[in-house]
Amino acid sequence: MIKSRFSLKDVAKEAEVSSATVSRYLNGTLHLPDRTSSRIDAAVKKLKYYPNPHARRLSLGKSDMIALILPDIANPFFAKLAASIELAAAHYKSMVSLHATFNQGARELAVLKRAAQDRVDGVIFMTNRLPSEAVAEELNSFARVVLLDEDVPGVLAPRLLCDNKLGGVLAGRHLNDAGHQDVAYFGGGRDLKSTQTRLAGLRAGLSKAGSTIQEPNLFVGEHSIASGRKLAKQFLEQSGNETAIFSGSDEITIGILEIFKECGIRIPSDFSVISFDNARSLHLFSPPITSVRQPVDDLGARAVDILFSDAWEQADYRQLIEIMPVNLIERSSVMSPANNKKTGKLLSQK
Amino acid sequence: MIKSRFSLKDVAKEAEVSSATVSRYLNGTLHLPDRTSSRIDAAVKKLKYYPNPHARRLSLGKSDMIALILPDIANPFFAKLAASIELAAAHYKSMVSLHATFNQGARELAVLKRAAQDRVDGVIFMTNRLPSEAVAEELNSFARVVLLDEDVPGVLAPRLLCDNKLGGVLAGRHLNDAGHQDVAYFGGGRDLKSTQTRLAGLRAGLSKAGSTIQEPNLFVGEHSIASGRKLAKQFLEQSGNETAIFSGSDEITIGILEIFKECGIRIPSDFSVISFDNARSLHLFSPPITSVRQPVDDLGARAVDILFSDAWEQADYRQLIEIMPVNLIERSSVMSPANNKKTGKLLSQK
DNA sequence: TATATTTAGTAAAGGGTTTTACAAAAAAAT
DNA sequence: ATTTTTTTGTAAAACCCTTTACTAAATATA
Repeated sequence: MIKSRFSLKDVAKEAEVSSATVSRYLNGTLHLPDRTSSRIDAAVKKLKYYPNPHARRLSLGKSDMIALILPDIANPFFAKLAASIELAAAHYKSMVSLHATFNQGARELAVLKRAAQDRVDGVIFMTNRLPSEAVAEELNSFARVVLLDEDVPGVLAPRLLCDNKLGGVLAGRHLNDAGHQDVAYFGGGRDLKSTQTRLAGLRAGLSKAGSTIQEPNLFVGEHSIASGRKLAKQFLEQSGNETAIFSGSDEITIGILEIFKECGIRIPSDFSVISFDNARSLHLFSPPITSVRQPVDDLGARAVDILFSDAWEQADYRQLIEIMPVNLIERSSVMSPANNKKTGKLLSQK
Repeated sequence: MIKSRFSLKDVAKEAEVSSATVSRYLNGTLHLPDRTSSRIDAAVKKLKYYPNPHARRLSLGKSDMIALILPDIANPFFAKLAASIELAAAHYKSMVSLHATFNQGARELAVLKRAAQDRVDGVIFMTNRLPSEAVAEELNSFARVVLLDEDVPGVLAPRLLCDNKLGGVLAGRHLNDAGHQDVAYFGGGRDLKSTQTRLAGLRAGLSKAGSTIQEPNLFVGEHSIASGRKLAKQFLEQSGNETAIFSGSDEITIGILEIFKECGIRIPSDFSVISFDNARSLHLFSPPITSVRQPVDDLGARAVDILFSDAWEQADYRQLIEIMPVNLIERSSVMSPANNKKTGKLLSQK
């Protein structure tokens, strides 16, 4: 059942050459006349030889593997990213090992330590929270890291982000066009760069030239359904004059939708909603949810390209910041607040 | 920046013992008096020593890694499974490498070959299609494999499946209770064991004691949104007397929903629909989709337990078949066909 | 005191590859 | 015919850990 494995030595013996010769020939660093190479080819075929990867990695000091570190693979946004990353990595003949951190600092650290010990060829790091100093430090100890989708301050590594500013602008403008002035932002961590940038974008998008607008009211938790629910409850209790919500992720949006549904609050008639990510099947939701779309496929593929780039020699490569465009997908969760019916309902439910 | 690595030898020198001593002490196979062990501890700490995993794996002939092979990690069902698998594997201090096959036989084979060469400690294999002989053969070459969620004939390995029969029965009964007699089954591959079993269940669930029922009309493609769309189009063109659809996966369901939406066909008033998996946020769909739920978390965790079980010594362990229960989550996509309004619509759209 | 047992520790083999530095044989150049 | 160059290879070290089989010293037993 289990294949008995042959080693280089066996092939060498079979082909009547030294094992160094076989190794070098197979790796293309030694040119041989046909009569010799064909003997080796035959031996390889006969013995079904392939190099022992552990020995190979020990000798070479590399692992043909990259570590993919993310908060939760069950989150569709990260799952999609993982899909494109794995596909791209396969092109580089690299495997990818999966590590979910569940947004816990301790896990982030543990997983990074493990990856370092495993001598992975590189790591793609994603987080949903502001990582601790220790995490940043650990990240700095790798030869190659790319920070994907969320910035981590204090790390000297290339960053690949989506255009959060633009995302905010797009959402803000769309909301403003529909007549909204007072919008709530539901985000995942006040200290996250993405949150701040989107918020800045939102402000810009909301304000018509010259006019000042109502500062968006912030509700921050984390990018999870549970947090979205909590935030939605908070929001309903505080009940300002907001007529629309800009949600920082599909996960939060789900939470909002669940609570609103439970409370009988309707979208978009009570509140307009715009989501961020577009990783879920929002087009089939009730109502279909307008969303800023992140280009997950491009993001994943590009992250891998950056990781395997030759440019790492260059001193400033670690300073690289790439921003990928987002776009707004209009569906049916935004309408003019003129038709807003929430006041009565909200009051009645309090 | 990059840590200079210390080896066992360095620690040994520092602690003034032999490297064998350090190795054995660290691995707990050698008891030492305090004066010695404390020297070693100190040296380890001072040099920040940890074993080189490549050397370790070479020596031990194992990899601390399992290969997770699945059709597509972007599919939420598999993503959830992957999440629970990764979590469970972490308990065994095992990493998991991710391999998407995109349901292509060639990829399945290539990925398995790669895993074999990588000498992984085990593989968890999932597929959406009937794999070729070659795949089955390759699977048989591993010391440890578990077949998850879908059977692969001809493989001698433990299987962990959900109760497809029960799933069919639950759906059939629910549909029948609502008054449906004539239902279409949208499945992913006629030759898949899961398809056949669910179908058998559906028949059983549909038929009241003694009475014979209309044989379900089959629409088979694969478990993907694209296929769901195609099947839905086919279904609309053939337009039998079916009043309900039992869909074999959320992916197919999405396809159906998209097409129906595009064609203005309404659920459940035109057709009732039951999905399978419940991996997506069907509760927020329009309408919320009734679905058979697979216990993904349990499935994933249990698969890992099976993989790391001690029972592999036992001759018959590879015959193991475990079935996990499913349950029906009732939402709003099923109603009595009495209220069915489709005929006119369907005709008008033809 | 002499022998048996336990404690404390080590040498060396094995796991399998890559790579550097070098050598012998053959071919080409002078 | 000799020297130079090219071709065709090889020996050996390095990568680093684990484990088996064994020894020397200390302690216990008779």
